Amino acid sequence: MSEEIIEDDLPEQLRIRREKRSAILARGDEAYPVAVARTASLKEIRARHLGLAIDVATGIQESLSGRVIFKRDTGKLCFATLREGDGTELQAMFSLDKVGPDLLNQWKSDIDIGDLVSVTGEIITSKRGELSILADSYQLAAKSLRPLPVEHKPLSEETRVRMRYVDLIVRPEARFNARLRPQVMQSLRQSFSSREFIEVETPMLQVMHGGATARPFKTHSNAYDMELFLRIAPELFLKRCVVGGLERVFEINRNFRNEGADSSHSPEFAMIEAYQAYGDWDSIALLTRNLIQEAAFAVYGSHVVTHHDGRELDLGGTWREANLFDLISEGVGEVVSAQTSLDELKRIALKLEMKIDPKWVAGKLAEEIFEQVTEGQLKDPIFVRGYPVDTSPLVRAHRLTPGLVEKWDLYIEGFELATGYSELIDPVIQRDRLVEQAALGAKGDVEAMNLDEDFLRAMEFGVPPMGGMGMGVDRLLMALTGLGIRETILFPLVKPEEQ
RNA sequence: GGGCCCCUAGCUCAGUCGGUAGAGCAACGGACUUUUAAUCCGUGGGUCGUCGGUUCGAGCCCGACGGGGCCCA
Repeated sequence: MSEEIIEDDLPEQLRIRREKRSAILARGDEAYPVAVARTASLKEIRARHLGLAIDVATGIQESLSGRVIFKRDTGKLCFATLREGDGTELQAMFSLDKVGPDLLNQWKSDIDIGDLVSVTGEIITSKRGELSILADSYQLAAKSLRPLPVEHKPLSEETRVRMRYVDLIVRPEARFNARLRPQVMQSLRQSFSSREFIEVETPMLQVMHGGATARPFKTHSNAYDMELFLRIAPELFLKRCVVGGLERVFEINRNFRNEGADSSHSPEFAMIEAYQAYGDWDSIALLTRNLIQEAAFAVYGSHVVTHHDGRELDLGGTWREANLFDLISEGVGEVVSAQTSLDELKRIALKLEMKIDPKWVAGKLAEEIFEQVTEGQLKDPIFVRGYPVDTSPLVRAHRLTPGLVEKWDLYIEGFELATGYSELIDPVIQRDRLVEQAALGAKGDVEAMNLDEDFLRAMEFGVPPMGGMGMGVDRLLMALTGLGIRETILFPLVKPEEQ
């Protein structure tokens, strides 16, 4: 019988809990029952008895369940704190005259911190005024075989990420963050829906990746015996939707990029993309601001968001707009434009002691200079507008300024949160741009885009003028909370532990 | 890719000069009918990330590897 075998090389505390489980089963009780009595949640009980005076017996019987997170055993009156999933806590009391000596002793010896229990009894307040359930009986709902970490010392970063389930039990902020994300998602969908955008789901497994410049993850289909890619962006499929008459579409889903991971990059990340027929970069910028402001309001009830360290960030009102090349010129102290030559830009970059990749074209170098001198200083929300054409193959030319495209990047707290375009809709120009990209790919640029013939065929049927945007959901949560990306994702990728 | 730091009990961490392992909480035994990280008395718990080297002797020094973090690019 496997139940009788208790590995004696286990750490002491794990071994003792397994022995307790065996003892419970051996005397015919259940350690993992199929159901336990539960008449209300702890939250409901707290709400119903708000403001109850000290030392009151209500006469109301309830059965309540929760995880034991503190245990204070005394001789004839024991206290325990129960916690349920959202963090609501309630005290349970076990007195000798109510439960009798056998059950009291059993409570003391069987139940450990971390166990899930159901307690049946009367709702009272203690002599200190603590709302409590005074037990007549209790039942184990699930025996915990592992001790919880200390409540009052912060878990190490690594343990939080590797054992998020424990993190959620012990750390209020983890619970807050876990619930923040669905609130934001709901708000985003509500914002789109109220503007008559419809949500679509486009392929994540793709025959050909596209829509962004990034290295993809590759996989293999046995059924088709062909190489497939995890998508790096949904853009080209959403544009196909617009061709077909889904004039306002959005998708919120995962993208995958086979690149470095750090405090603001995860190999898989949630992304919003939206396309609005008969809109442009201005209409889509307004949409983006509304999405973010409405999400902030949904979470905090205000456009001023409070970060986890107490700092406040005001996302209200309209946001600053500035031209990319004006910001660069300001930053380097001389006039830089889309016409500035690659050699000139190199001279500036060298003055800034930047390392220059010889593969960079002028536009790319200009953007790198911007990142070097300006990006980190853009604390308040700002739309940076007008990007070089040679780094933006899916964007239409700027209607006024040659060499630029109608693309903006939204910066908040110094990092890029979203990007938006007046989309390129001329299929002939689009083909030229993708042919250029394919040539870069042939020369070994692993991030270059492919020549997607089906996408071009779709465009050739006629795409309405449109604006489009993309925004990282994880980054939106970072902007709303000030947290690192691994705190906004419940289960970020971590390398396996050694056995 | 380069540099720096960390890995010790279930958890969070100390560990001096290289001399054979410590604390708090948690656990175990006992006392306690109003506790709030209960308190008091007592006890146990360690492959010091892994492998190798130096040494009479390594948690500590050296090297490699694994895992994690920070900074730079």
